[in-house]
Order: sequence, then structure tokens, then C-alpha cells
Amino acid sequence: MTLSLRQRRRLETAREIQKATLKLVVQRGIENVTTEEIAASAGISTRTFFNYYLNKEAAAIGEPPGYREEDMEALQTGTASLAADLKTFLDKHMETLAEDEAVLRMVGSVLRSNEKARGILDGFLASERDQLTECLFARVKDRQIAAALASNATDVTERAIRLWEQSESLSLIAALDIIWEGLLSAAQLLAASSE
Amino acid sequence: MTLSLRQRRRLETAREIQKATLKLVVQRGIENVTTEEIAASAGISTRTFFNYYLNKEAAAIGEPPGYREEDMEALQTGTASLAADLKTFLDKHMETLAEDEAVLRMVGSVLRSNEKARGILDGFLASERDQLTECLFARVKDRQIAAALASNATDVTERAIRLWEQSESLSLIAALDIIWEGLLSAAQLLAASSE
DNA sequence: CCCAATCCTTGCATAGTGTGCAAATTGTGC
DNA sequence: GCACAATTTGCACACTATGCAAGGATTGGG
Repeated sequence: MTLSLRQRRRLETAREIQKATLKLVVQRGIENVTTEEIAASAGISTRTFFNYYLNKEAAAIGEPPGYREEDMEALQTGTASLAADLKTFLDKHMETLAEDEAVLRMVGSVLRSNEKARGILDGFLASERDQLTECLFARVKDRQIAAALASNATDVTERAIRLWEQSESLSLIAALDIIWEGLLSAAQLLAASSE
Repeated sequence: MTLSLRQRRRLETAREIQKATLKLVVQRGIENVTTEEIAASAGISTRTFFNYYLNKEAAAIGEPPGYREEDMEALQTGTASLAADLKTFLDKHMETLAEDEAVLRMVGSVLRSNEKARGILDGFLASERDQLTECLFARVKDRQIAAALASNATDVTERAIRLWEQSESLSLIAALDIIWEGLLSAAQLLAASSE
């Protein structure tokens, strides 16, 4: 038991709130749901809601899964080609995201309709991108190259999720494959014309 | 005179409000400035403030200059290499941004400290990215490649601006050159390892 | 020059957001 | 069990944002 009762309850309540938020938000749109309703639906007071999340947009997004340490380690020390190792890394992360497709879809709909939510997610993504930049810097030894690669990594994931949301028949991994192919082709175009 | 008095006043008031907002926000941080203060400082009522901007973050950002039609035209029909034409396009856009470095710097500081503001800017960037995707699609005939290129274009501009903000000695164009070189190197790495 | 249509500004009322504070309750570790 | 720390909650309060309606200014036609 590595988590105390208090810590487990805290996590559970946070998830309860997110569940309640997404349920109401999907029904009526985030603009038409009040923090009061969310709190009532989650069985807590309005004040307590704000002890868990700064606002309802943050509650809807929850805490997105970041990159896993082990995967970053593997990317940093990988021996295959950079493209291959990076693709493996992105596949792993996408598998993590695929564990909760329902939430992913609901959060996506919030992000498309609400600027504030978009900004909050941007904060999470920026921090992931920074981590990945450090990791790639250790491998490619050049900060600008690492930053460009990291940007493309988070961007590819985002675009793949959007493609998956729209397609109705693609799996997340399949969507990532398609977006990834596009990135490689774009890279070849740029590389070829700048030799 | 293509603009009526009313239209000119509207634009002028919008800029007045942005100026007043940025002035107060730079002094005290956006969280410590109220819409009431901004309105007073701009010489209008609080209610009128909300006739111009949805919120103070939007007032701070104002209306960022989008891509110019002529530049997109040139990019679409360009005959040099794709990399060269794209770089020219980005240079042009950066020159436009460089026309108001003071505002750019102030807006940047807001974006770094405020999630809502980032979300709002994200909306503008997303729409620019979509335009650019269409433009590039007409040139490269592949939607995924166009999307990857357009993403990198907006991303490169953003990263260049951040580098410029931090460096204190680089010009915007010089910062763009550095970031652009990083992108090309990254593209070559990816292209080489995926042949 | 005047009039009607239109747009703009403003005050007021109101619903909702988010924070500080302090009292009460509940888990933690010794 | 007891002292300590974290959590919940109500309450007060400042601030955000919108709808509405009255009044004022601009426009264009006659």
C-alpha cells in the first residue's frame, strides 16, 4: 500500500469530479454547466470543487498522462534510427492514451469548443514538450534540432487524435501511422530541397 | 477614404483599449488588473469594453496580423525549392510581426503567464495554420504533408519569437534563421533515417 | 437641411466565477 | 488515545460577463 487513505481518496475525488464534469459538459456544453451543478453532481460542496481544480475547464481535462520515464529512457538511448525510435516512443504514448478512449473523445470535444480549456491543455503539452526536448537533446546533441523534433512529436500526437476523432473508423494507432507518414514525407521534401 | 468615420473610430477604440490593457498588464500582471480599470484608462465604460473584446485576455492580444494573401499566393505558385519558398514566406510574415516589436514583447509576457490568453492565441494560430494547410495542399497535392508543413511553419514562428524574447540581442529575423536551421537539420535526420 | 434607419454607448440588473478566512470534521502517526 | 495535519464547508466578497432598454451619434436619401 504505497498510498495513504487520504491520498487515495484525493485521487478518487479528483476523478469523480472529472467524470461528473464531462458527463454534464457532453450533455449541455461547458458554457451551460455551472461549477455548482458539477459539485452537486459529484457530491461535494462548490468550495471543495475549487480545492481540486482551478476552474471547470481544468476539471474537464483532468490530469493527462505524461510521457513515461521508461519510454523517454528508451528513446534517449535507442540504437535504431532516430525516426524508428521516435515512432516507437510515440506509439507507446498513444497506447497509453488509448486506454481511456471515452475520456479522450469527451475532452477533445471540450477542447474544440472552449478557448480556456485549449490554453490549459497547452500548458500540459508545453511541459511534455520541454521534457522531450531535454531527452532528445541528450541524443542528438543540438538544442534546436531537439526542440524541432519535440515540437513535431507533440504535434503529431495531437493531429493523430484529431484525425481519429473525425474518422469514426480509424484506431488511434492507425491514425498515428497516417500522420507519421505525412511527417516523414514532409521531412524528405524539406531535406531534399535544402541540400 | 475606404473606411467610414464609424469604422475608423471602431478600429481606433479597439487599439486604444489594447494599449490601455497592455500598459496596465505589464505594470501589474493581468491577474491584478480589472476590466473596470482598463475601461477607465481607455476612457470608456466597462460595458463598452465588453462590446469590443470578450475578456481582458483578448483585449491584451488584440488582433494579430494574419498571413498576407499575396505571400500565400507566392508560396503556392513558387518555383524555387519548397524549403526556399517556405522560408521566404516565413521571413515576410516575421517582417510584418517585427513592425510592432513593443506590442509583440508585451503580448508574449501575457502569453507566458496566462493560460486563457494562450488558448485565445491558439485559436488565431489554428486558423492561420488551416489557411496555410490549404495553400500548401495546392502546392504539394497531399493533405497530410501539407498539414505537417503548416504545423511546422506556425511552430517555427512561435519558437523564433520565444528565442527573440529571451536573447536580448537577436533580431526577430535572426532568431527565425536559427530556428529554421534547426528544423532543416531535424528534417534531414528524420529523412535520412527513414529512407 | 432634415428624417429615418442604424449603430454605438451606457447604466442597471443579474448569473456565475474564484479566493480568503475560519470553524468543524476527519485521517495520520506516535 | 492524543496531538498534528489535511480536508471540507459556509460565508463574505471582489470580479467577470451578458441581456436589456434608453438615449446619443452617424449615415445616407430625399
